[in-house]
Amino acid sequence: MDIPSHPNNPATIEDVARLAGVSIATVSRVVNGKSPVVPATAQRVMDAVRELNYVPRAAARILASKRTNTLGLIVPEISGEFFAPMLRGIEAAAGEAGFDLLIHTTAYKKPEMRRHTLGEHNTDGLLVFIGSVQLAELTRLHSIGFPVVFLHQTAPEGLNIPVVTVENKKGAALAVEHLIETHECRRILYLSGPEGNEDSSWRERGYRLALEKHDIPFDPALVAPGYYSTKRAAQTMRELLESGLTFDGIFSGDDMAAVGALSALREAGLRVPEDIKMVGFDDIPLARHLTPPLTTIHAPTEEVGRIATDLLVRLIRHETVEMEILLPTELTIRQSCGCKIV
Amino acid sequence: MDIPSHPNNPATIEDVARLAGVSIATVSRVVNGKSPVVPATAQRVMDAVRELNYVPRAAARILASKRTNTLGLIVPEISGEFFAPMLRGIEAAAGEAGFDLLIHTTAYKKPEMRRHTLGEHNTDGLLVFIGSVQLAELTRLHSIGFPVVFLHQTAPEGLNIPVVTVENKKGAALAVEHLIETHECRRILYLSGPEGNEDSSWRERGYRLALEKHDIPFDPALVAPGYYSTKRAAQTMRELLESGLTFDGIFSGDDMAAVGALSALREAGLRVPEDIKMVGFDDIPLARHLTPPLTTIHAPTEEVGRIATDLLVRLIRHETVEMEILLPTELTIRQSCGCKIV
DNA sequence: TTGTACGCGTTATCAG
DNA sequence: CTGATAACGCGTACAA
Repeated sequence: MDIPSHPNNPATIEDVARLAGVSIATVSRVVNGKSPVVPATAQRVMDAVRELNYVPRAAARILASKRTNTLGLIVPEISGEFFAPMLRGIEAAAGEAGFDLLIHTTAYKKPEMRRHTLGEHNTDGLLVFIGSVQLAELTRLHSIGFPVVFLHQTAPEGLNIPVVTVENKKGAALAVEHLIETHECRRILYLSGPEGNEDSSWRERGYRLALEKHDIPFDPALVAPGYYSTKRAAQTMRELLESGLTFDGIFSGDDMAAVGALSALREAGLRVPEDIKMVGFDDIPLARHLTPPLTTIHAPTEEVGRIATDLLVRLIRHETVEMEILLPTELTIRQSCGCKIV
Repeated sequence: MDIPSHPNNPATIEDVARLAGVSIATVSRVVNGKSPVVPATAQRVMDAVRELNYVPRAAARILASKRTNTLGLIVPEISGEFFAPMLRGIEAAAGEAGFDLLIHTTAYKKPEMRRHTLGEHNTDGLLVFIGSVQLAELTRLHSIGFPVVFLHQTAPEGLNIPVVTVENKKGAALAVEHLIETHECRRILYLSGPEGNEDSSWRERGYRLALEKHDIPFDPALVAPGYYSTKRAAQTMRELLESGLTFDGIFSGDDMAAVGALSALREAGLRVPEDIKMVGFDDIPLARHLTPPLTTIHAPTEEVGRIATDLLVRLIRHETVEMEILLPTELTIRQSCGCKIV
């Protein structure tokens, strides 16, 4: 009896117009702050809005304006530690630009459910993380001029889609060189990412480059799959250890795999860094809290998200954008490599 | 010249109707599979759909049907390790029920940006994680009969909103009793969650209950804030250690804080479990990979997400639902408590 | 500066 | 089983 709320009939623009004694066009104007309105009437409208608790129906807005004001994000899965910072960057940038975010993860869904859930009918543009959208769908989107930006993946042949990623090769080389130069490692294991993962193949090139530079022959036996997964990397390490393979250093393709490797090494009674030196990649928030604290290549993951989002927004606004942005990586020394922290 | 795609004019229901030689009503029927249509004409429609690459505009659908087919999820932040499993459960359940998911995180946004982004105008129901929505907004939603389900938080006084959570108190008691009975701890530190966090206060009750049961007096000095944050828990531990407080066991309110505590303890030269025994809560995927592997209370986090989503969907369909679901927790013994693993 | 009227693409209702 | 046609709520030329 106190608050004039209309339980099952949310106020519409017409209700507001009536209460304020103006036309719906005027209401629309003050709500969207577009064309000028006399302050006095604007105030009346705002009062009416407040009193009726009016919130514009998003659907009607989209239908009328042909814009969704929503960005789509497609990722394989929200892989805990790595993804959180990136999402933070994306959300922040999207919010600041006035866009909502529709997130779609492909890994949890059956293949037949993955089609068409995000596209031109419900978003103004798409952020696509490495390996999560079919080529056919991408080609279609591209052919209708739909804005797309890639995260950590360069565009397929023929599609000129902007990409934002990090200096994978350089970072990897940095990591491996540190192991070689400072800690005198000679047999360095590389824990790769999933099959065909682009980040991983760049990181492997960096690994090989560093080897070459120091005249260490490349040994294929020293490349093993870590899958960017703690669990699977641990499994791989167990098998490797059992096989009798010898190595004095590990460059893990990402920090999550490093966690698994650390775990398997400990189980086997091997000490890091005394027996085996290790360097990771990404610098997830957890890295500094591992035992030992993980020396790793810092990647500006939050920045990647933020910048990619900015790019997408500019694409949507028909501004010109860079086609490729490479963010710098750098070596962050902690203890797993054998360096002493004072 | 080969594929009949209309670059900038996505096909509408009318285009399909025209090509198939039927009315738009029939197209709608076929697309939505509602009322029966003669197989022959249905086939013609489907062919037309495929040929024109027709996808119904979500906005138009929502506007006409008054249903969004979207679930809203509001969380403070996507806190890496803990949240990933819950999200997996939510996404799976939402997908199976045919709903999209709109995710909104409050922690990354300025307070004034947090209002009204998710509500009755763009979702059919809301999943609200502990402490992320203002009471006023909740009251409003409740007053208009909008479906809401709480995750890890009971409803405020007067709002009968269903809640799904885990056996916090029982789990906490289990953890502390293990420390007391099996490992003879007498001075057990409790690392609490954020101020006012409901999970945390239940866990503290479990902690106290276990103490009481074994005639150990409660010492307020042994309750310190871990904030459910690795970083902040580490900071707290450093301060505690410096202050000279003594304790022989730690019950960490959640595993993320346990990671931080472990880290600070190591820095200080203290060994776990030799010098200090530790038990966590949640059993995040990482727990088994810590050094030492973390003994913790397993909480079925993915199940919580799944069940809460089911509940919400049933609420939306006007079915009756349980008002409170408590999922069981259990002690998962690894090594941080001092147990020897064979 | 403000109001009128139309269009956005679907769903739902009601005849046929 | 199928076809007209009226909502759905808002943005926006265009007119006043």
